[in-house]
Amino acid sequence: MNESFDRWRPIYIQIIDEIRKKIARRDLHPGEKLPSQRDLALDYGVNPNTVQRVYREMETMGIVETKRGQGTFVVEERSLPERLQHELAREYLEEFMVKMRDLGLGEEVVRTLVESFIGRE
Amino acid sequence: MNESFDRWRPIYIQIIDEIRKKIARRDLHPGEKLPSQRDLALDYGVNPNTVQRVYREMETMGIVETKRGQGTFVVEERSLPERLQHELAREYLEEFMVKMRDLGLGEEVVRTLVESFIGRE
Amino acid sequence: MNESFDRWRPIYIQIIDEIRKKIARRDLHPGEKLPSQRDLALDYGVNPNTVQRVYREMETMGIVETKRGQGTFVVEERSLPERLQHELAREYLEEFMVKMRDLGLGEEVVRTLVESFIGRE
Amino acid sequence: MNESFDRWRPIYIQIIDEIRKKIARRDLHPGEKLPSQRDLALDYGVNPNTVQRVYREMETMGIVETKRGQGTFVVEERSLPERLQHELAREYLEEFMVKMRDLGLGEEVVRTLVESFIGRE
DNA sequence: GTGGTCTAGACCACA
DNA sequence: GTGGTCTAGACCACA
Repeated sequence: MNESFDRWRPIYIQIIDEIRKKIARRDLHPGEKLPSQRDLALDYGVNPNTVQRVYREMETMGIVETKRGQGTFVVEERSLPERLQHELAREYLEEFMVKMRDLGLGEEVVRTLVESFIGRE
Repeated sequence: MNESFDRWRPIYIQIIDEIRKKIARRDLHPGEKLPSQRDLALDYGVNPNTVQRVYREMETMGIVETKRGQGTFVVEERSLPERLQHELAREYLEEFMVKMRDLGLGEEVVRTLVESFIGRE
Repeated sequence: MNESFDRWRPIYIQIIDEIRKKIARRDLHPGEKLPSQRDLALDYGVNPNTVQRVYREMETMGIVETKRGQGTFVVEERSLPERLQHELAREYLEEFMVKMRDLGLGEEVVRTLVESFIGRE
Repeated sequence: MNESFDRWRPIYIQIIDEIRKKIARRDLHPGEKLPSQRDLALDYGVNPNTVQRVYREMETMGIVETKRGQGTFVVEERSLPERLQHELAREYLEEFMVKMRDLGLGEEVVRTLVESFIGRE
């Protein structure tokens, strides 16, 4: 689980995205307990305060809930994995489109490229 | 020009990509002189050896050529910008498709998403 | 400005309430700049991190906005003071009613007491 | 029974209020024996001297009486619970009205808020 | 054991 | 100068 992190994106954001991805991929389920703050901090080699920030932000995002003295859990919401899958897909798509535009490529070109990529396989 | 770099991708690769992008975007033209190794090292806040490696690799890739005593130049090749534009687009597209697949999304879904994204604007 | 704080309510919550009160009382206006994190920390005799948490939470609450490198400002929203005045009044009322209920006093008694209090003056 | 206390109100006052509340709520009755000074000190995690002061002040207030060698007792006065209930209610009401006034809210507004709160339930 | 709060302080990015 | 991130670590509350 121990990866290196980018420099330019805050570590806590990157950890949040890791967890969002796990839920979207159904590797982590609604209602499931997340590691304690201390454990996750050890896993990722970061300070427990950083993990606390991760969990707190995710609470605000409605992804996890914290039960005092018991731990932090993925919220009990059946549609959460699908929701996150959509959100992340959207984000990746947006990033991709921005990069293509930065390269000076218009939407028609992008569409064609995507079509040819899919058709090829 | 001073950006932060990832940790996991070698810095010299990242600098190469920056330069490839500049050419693809027509911010840098075939035949144009690149900054001296020393200057570019200062720009990016890296070791001059790193820049030397950047220029050497790009020479191998047929993107630049070094003229002893004069400096490093983008090769005189009219089609270079378009070529790099295509290569980079291809790379971005692969990255994107990998991420979507990792999310468990098939090609049909991706096609639909791209269509709706383009249609929307 | 330096007061002592309760023990049982987190300091950051108490500072937030102080600021909310100032806005509700029109001592602080929409668009006005708040002290820097460091300054407010000195004013209240707390750690700058605590003030940062205050400002971050208030950002989530839609009360302030932070402009990087410039500082933290009360949001530009004409109706904010009135909104906060209502929210705080609601909170005080709720607290009061809970205390009265805890004392075993029903709503009719409370109504009578309030009436007599107001009538008296 | 172990609660945290404010900082700005003397602890002995807070303990007195706790006991007054218990009598007002009929959790403690006229004639009933209070815990020994030592026991109450342990309950609240305070110094026995503090409890002694609590009992002494409450004696002055006519709420308890100390019988040498036997301990401290709530006074034998049928109307005491009702009396304390009224006194405390009065105190809470004043506090509440002060807070509302501080918020810039007049008595008419307070009346309306109270009415709507009661009506709602 | 688990999260919550808070301090102290380093270092960085934006302007 | 101002906020943003992160670490290290103390101490507390809830269960």
